[in-house]
Amino acid sequence: MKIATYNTNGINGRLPVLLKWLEEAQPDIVCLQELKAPQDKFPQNALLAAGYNAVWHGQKMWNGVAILSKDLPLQEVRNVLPGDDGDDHSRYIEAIVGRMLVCCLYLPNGNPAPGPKFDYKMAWFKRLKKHAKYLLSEEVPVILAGDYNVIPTEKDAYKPERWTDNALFFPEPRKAYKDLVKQGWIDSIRHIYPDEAIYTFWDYLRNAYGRNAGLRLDHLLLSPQVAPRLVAAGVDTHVRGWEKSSDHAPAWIVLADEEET
DNA sequence: ATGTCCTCTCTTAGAGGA
Repeated sequence: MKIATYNTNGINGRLPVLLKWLEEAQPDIVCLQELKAPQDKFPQNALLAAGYNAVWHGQKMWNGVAILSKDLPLQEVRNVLPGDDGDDHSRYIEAIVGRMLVCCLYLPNGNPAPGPKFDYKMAWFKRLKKHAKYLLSEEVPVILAGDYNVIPTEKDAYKPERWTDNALFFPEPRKAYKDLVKQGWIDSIRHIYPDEAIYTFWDYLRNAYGRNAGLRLDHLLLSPQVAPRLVAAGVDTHVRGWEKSSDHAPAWIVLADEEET
């Protein structure tokens, strides 16, 4: 089973790219972020025609998250990260897909930092850690995938020294990410590739993709109940080179079937 | 500072966000 996460940077503007990639990659489950579309402008019919059911939480202009499933039944559990009734950003959706709980998240960017946006980022991270801990306590197969807007380590940026004044690389979110993983999650891509420079994002500016001046921002974390099934991981880097591409590329994992473990 | 690209609107240019 292949599970992917992809920040679309506008699902309607990227629809041809998204459909082309779905056709090529054939993922079974997909977490999408930055839909940049209100709830009623989600391209449900185009995705159904491509063979995908979906649950989504849209928002006018910003944010927006969705979970797609090709064959497995999809049941939405919640579309808000618990812990702040006043938070009206569409940044989280969670669904039971087959026998797995799939959580799709779009963590706040946090720039400029320091400032109120950075404070919001860290408050959101705190809520995420609390909810993630609860999910682990359920002792079920959980995948926590999305755009974390965090460069976890120096290895995850082409020139880390250039990111020290950026909220993606501030010590606080890096520590929060580390603490989150330490709860008991497996960072799939780092687990498969402990030392390689692997990127999921390349800025539109300054020919970043052409220079492979990238960042690893999109992560797929696995609970202990599913981690042993991890057999492969990767990034569909070439998709970033397509015309009208998002500034992110799809990141994915492959899980062995349950009976094979 | 700049570069680019998305989506929105008191729209065809500028603002805000990433």
